[in-house]
Amino acid sequence: MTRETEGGAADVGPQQLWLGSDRPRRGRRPAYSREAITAAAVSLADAEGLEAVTMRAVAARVGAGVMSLYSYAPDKETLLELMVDHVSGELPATGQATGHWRADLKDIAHQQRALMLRHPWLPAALATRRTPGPNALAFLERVLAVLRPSGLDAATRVEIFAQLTAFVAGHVTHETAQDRASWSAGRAAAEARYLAAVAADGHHPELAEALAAPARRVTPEATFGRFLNRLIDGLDTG
Amino acid sequence: MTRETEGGAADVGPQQLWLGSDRPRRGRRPAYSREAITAAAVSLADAEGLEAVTMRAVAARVGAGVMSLYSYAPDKETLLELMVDHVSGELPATGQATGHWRADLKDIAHQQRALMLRHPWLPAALATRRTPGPNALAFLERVLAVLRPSGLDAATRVEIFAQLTAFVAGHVTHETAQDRASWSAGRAAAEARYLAAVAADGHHPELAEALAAPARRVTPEATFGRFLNRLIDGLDTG
DNA sequence: TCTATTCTCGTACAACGTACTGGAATGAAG
DNA sequence: CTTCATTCCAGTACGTTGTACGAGAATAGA
Repeated sequence: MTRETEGGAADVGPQQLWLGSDRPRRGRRPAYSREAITAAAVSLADAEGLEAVTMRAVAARVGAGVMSLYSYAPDKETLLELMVDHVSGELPATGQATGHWRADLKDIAHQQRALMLRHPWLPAALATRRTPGPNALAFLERVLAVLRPSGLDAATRVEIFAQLTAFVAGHVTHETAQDRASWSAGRAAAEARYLAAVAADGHHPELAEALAAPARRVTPEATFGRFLNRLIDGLDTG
Repeated sequence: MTRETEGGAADVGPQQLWLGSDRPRRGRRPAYSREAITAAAVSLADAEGLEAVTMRAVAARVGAGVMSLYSYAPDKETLLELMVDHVSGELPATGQATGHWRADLKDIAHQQRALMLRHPWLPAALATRRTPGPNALAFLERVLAVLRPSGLDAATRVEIFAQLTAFVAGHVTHETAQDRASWSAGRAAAEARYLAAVAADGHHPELAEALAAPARRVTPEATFGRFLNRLIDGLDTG
């Protein structure tokens, strides 16, 4: 058999992907790079949303043929994982562990939120993510270190990290959804009318009260901070 | 103009969808129903996952032509919303508010988790959901009532509901992902090897410790309960 | 019976992910 | 330099998706 069933990275498993294999000694030299392709996909998602990230669009942005991408990532889902780990690299890998683990953890959550606001597609992409890449692992390492003074066992610390990430992702999803609702004002108005109609039916007194309450004048940061405090100050060492 | 640009429900906004309009006095009688189509989509998702829910597959299950579905839902995303509200109807709409709001809230979270385990596609579907339907609103109403003794203002109670739902969804996603990993054992083993390799590189001492710790012998329910306690007992009235 | 209305659904199309494959580039071997 | 295995590039093509279009069937008021 003169030919393998595929070339490049297409045959590696989802984890071998991260264990970089060295360049082969023979054969044509790669014209692009996984890094460049990933960066193009990220900037595309930043600019036009996750649904704009198609193999064709990414290839066009890189200046490559569509099928060339498959030499660098075996499929689109893998490209998404690469994107996630790419932006995870923006998270500070080393930070001061002050010893006040609750405060440190809040800091970390704020960094995660900032990252997700910078890349609004990230929460959605995280939902289907499988294996953490090196940048995500470096960040995890830091979070585990920050949590060490808590006295919690290692497994629990990992779970807390996962839950914190999910929490932040959920919150940011909500935040950005509300933003989107306000610039497509027609939709928002229709939704408000619908909710008002439901509230007026007499069967939803609690909802009616919530809608009647004056909108609070707080920044999104403050709201996030309040929920974060509730979550983290509830974390118990027992 | 003898013809509107569309027929049936296709012209209603995403909220008018829920405000049922009565049957027109003229014209052909509908052969199916939104209810039946939604139920078919739900059972399909239950059996084969959310990605198996294609318009063609749903139509086949209903016994209708593909395009007939568009008389009952303007597009696929709307069908997803209908599915979400459909299963939301399985949540008990009336429950005993014991006055112990923390305990009641934990009960509610357990009910949500049970629902999501019964419909594993639900967390993913919730992520893109826009407007709550009548069943979701009835449930919200109940949660708000349960939270009344907490003294929190209405807006905060709504936010807590949203966060709790996101928390449960995140947790269940994790739970079912681990299940899936265990029946595609090859993947799981490869991932374990990858993580072990990373842990062995010396730069991830915390991760190494987490992996070295013996796997805890606890039920998923117990783990969920622990996290839930942390989250809810941290909720403060201040 | 006519006609306006409403629903059904076959056909068709654009966009997607990606399998296939032949050709171009490269480095080692002779 | 030539030869050749190896590796990568990318055009073409296929199957699947959501859904626009529009002709025909059913229904009810005139």
